[in-house]
Order: sequence, then structure tokens, then C-alpha cells
Amino acid sequence: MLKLRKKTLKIIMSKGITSRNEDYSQWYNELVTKADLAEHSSVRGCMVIKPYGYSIWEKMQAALDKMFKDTGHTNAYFPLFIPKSFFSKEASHVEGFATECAVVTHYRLKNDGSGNIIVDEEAKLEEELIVRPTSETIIWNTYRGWIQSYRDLPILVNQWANVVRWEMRTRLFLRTAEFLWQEGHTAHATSEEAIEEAEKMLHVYADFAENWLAVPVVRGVKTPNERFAGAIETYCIEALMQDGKALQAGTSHFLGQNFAKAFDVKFTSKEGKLDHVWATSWGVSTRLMGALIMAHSDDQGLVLPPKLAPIQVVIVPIYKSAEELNRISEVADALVKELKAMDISVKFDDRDTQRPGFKFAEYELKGVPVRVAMGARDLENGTAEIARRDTREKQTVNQEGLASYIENLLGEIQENIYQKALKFRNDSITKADTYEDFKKILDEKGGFVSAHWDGTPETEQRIKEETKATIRCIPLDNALEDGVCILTGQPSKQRVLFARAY
RNA sequence: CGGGGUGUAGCGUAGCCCGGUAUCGCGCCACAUUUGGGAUGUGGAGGUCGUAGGUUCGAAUCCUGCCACCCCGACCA
Repeated sequence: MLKLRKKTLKIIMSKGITSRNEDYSQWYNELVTKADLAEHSSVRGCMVIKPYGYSIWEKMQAALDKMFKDTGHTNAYFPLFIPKSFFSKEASHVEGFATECAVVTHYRLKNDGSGNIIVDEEAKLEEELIVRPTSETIIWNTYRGWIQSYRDLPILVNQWANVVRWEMRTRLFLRTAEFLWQEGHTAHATSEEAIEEAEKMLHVYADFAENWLAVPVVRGVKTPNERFAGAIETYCIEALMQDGKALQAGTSHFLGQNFAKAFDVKFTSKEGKLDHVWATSWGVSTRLMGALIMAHSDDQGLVLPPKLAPIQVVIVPIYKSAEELNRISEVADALVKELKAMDISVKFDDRDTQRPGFKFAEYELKGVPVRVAMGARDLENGTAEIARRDTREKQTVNQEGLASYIENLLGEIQENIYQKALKFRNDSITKADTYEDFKKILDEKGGFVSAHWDGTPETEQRIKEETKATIRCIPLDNALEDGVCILTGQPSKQRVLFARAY
């Protein structure tokens, strides 16, 4: 009895994580650190992305980068530092970012004579440099030199970079002071073309979210309140997490001529007329890691979509002697070779320092989609035990044709977790026609609430203050429907999606 | 940035009220027995008690500043 209790306790303390029901945000934090994705650094608000987590990000980058290239974009790199004066050129842009900028004021340190390193006050910068919170200003200042004629357009550039936004409250991946992202910045001859670009990239993001992350998203536009600082229109993809809170997973902005005017970027058109250039910008960040984690994972740990899993298949040998391990290894090595030829990432974990049960638990925690276990019994029968992470089902399969069986299974898992998330998302969109219902749904069910809104920022603001819910978006394919605003009773032509959000 | 909480070995903690140099579990190292769902036994290593001051003969413990993290607000990808 005592032994049993000791054992239970140990499991809880060594690897067990808080359940989602118990405390969702603690579950998230523990998952991120215990699955070796990231940890807090000694710098306030900044994280260390660990190798396993970074591998996932690299896979996201590779997939997105290809999609950008396939839509005609090329990569470039702009400076980390932005002169303060650039920043103040676009009024609403400054206003949006002013409160969260890191500023470089000096360029040298010195020894104060008693062994302390201090800032050399004499090495003060003429003009302070802002650590980029986003790069529109430095990029549009640069584009001025690149653009004279309609022949120079469009410019379709993307950059992979880090940015800094001095956040008050941070959470690993979801909101950190420094984060990694990509930002596309395009320049166009016409408004129509720029809008088309902004919409195109939104759909690229949506495709990526659904086909790679296996996270269904709502495509929509933001209300003026939620719009990017300096944008005319902000398009977004909104995802739903398992706790019923929404997460903005990507944004694409039609910037109009705002930045072209602020940085005096003009071109001569075919007709010989001088006009300001039209702009877009679009970005997704390491926040997608948060979306990925919160959309699929369970109380046993991470659940990764096969397309983004650093290790797609793990093979665990079960043996009693070195001789047995040798025989298993022969079969496993052949399988590894076969899977690699199919471009499937596989790991044969023949570590002798951990027992099989430990490995099972470890790979479940890390979200490896498929696990193959092979022991003496399997060698005799020509079989292997296959366990899938998403459903935690196990079955015994013939070694004959195993590789293609696994290949199919990976596809099935990718589809299954998407369908599961899609069902949850669809079940979590609830219509509300009164303010009472609206509040009740938010408190009891969560998710998106589809409701009529009178279209004014004041109403949106009041609802936000009273319920903590914001308008996540006005869906692009929204059906028109006459109704009255849930708060004011004013007439409304369509429902919008409200939710509490990350 | 405001309110609340926490900080003791790699991790989780006891001790703090009532001052006397730190408890337990996991993990780690060695050896043996084990290996189809987080092994067991024996032996061993590991701590400037977040940090800087102060009070005191003596501080993990009392006082003050600072830092970090967690929760709740305001802000945001």
C-alpha cells in the first residue's frame, strides 16, 4: 500500500502535468517547459526556444517560406534599429507602438574605475534608435530609393526577423518581449492590386494554418478598434483554443498610401502621372507555436500534426539481452531506411539507459505522432505494435508493408486532428440575440459568439469593458442578415464574431 | 504599470510565525538485478536558502531595497 502511494506520487512529480480542466494556463506553461519547447530566460519577458521547439518553428518557416516564394515573394533583410525620427512620421503608427518600444540611447560602456562596467554617458547617440517592433518605417524609407516608375512595381519582399515589443505581461510563445516572425512588405501601383495582395496573403496564412498546423481558422477583417496602427484594413485569421478563447493567428494589412505619404514614396504611372505607392504588410509569429500547442494537445502532453512534428515516428525496441536488441535492430534499421526514403523523419531509440515504459511516456509528452514498439514476440510473429498519439490507440501490424502503413497513418492523423479541431470550433460558434444570452454564453460555454453589432467603436468598447470580449472579426464570407445590436438595439446588417481572446 | 502571491540542490517541497548553518521525494552518479506502459535494491555526489544591504554573538527565518516568475487588471501579435 505504502509502495503504491509512493509510486503514484512519483509519477505525478516526475513527468505528470496539470490537467486542462484543473488549470488551463498552468497546463499550458507546464507543457511548454516539460515538452522541451521553451523556457524562461534570465532576461525579463524573453524566452529561450529550445532545440525541440525550434525544430517545429523551422518546419513552419520552411512551409511558409515556400508558400511565399510560390506567390512571387523574395526574402530580404532590414536593420534591427530604426531611427526615432522615422517612427514619428506616420501618426497612428507611432501612437500604436510608442508605449512598448525599447530604445537604444548609448553606444559604449566603460569601466568606472572601481571595476564596474557602466554606460559611458559621453557616448550618447545623437538620435536614439528604436529596436524594431515592426519594420514598416525603415522599409518604406528604403523603398523610396527603389521606386521611381510603375516599372519598379510591384515590390514583393518578405523578411524573417526578430522584433521587440516591451510587453507588461508575457507568456511563453503567446506574448514575449522579443519574438520571431516574418513580415511581408509589398508596394503596388494601384489600390486594387494592394488589396488583392493583402487578401491573397491572408488566404496563404489560412491554408497554412489548416493544412499544416491542422488548426481551422475564421478569415475575416478587423473592426477599426482592432486594426493595425497605420492600416486602412486589417485582415486576420482567428483560431479557437480548447479553453474557448480565441487567438489571432495571423494578420495581413492593406496600408493604403499611408506609409508612402509619410515617407514620400512616389512613382510615375504609365500615363505619366505622379502618385503615391500603395502598400501591404503581413505577418505571423512564433505565436503560432502557442496556437499549435493549445489547439491539439491533451493531458498526456503535446499532440503534434505529423507535418510539423520534428520526429514523426519513433521506434522503441523491447529486449532482454544484447543479442535480442541486435535482432530487433536489424528489423528496425531496415524500417528506418525505408521511412527515410519516403521522407519521413524517424528515430530509433535504442538507448539502454531508459526502459520502454519511460520512453513511451516521454514521446507522448513530446507529441510524436506514431510510435512503433518491437520486441521478441514481434520478431517471432513478424509484427510490430503501432501506437498513434492523437487517439492513443494501439494495434499490432505485420512488418510486411509497415512503412507504407505508417505513411498512410501519418496522413490519417494529420486529417483526424484537423477534423477534431474543426468540430470543436464549429460547435463553439454560438448565436446570441440578447445581451443577457451573450454574457451567459461567454461565461458558461466560451468560444465565438455570433451577434449583431451596431458598427460603432463606442459599442464595441463598452462590450469589451463589460464582458472582456472583443470583436475578433467580421468573417469574409459573412451572410447579410437584418437584426438589432445586442447592446444598443440599433439596426444591424450582419452578425460579427465576439470572443474572449489571448 | 497597479493589486495579490511565490522564490530553499536539476525539479517539486518542509523548515520561517517563535533566529542556532537545512527536511523529504523525484532526478543525477556507481554497481547489481531488471526491460511488452513512467523498474527495484544498495551505496554515493550535489545547497553563497532569488539578490543586495541592515538588525544580531549568530539570519533560510526579522527589517528594507532590487530582480524574476505566477494569478488578476490596463496594453498588445
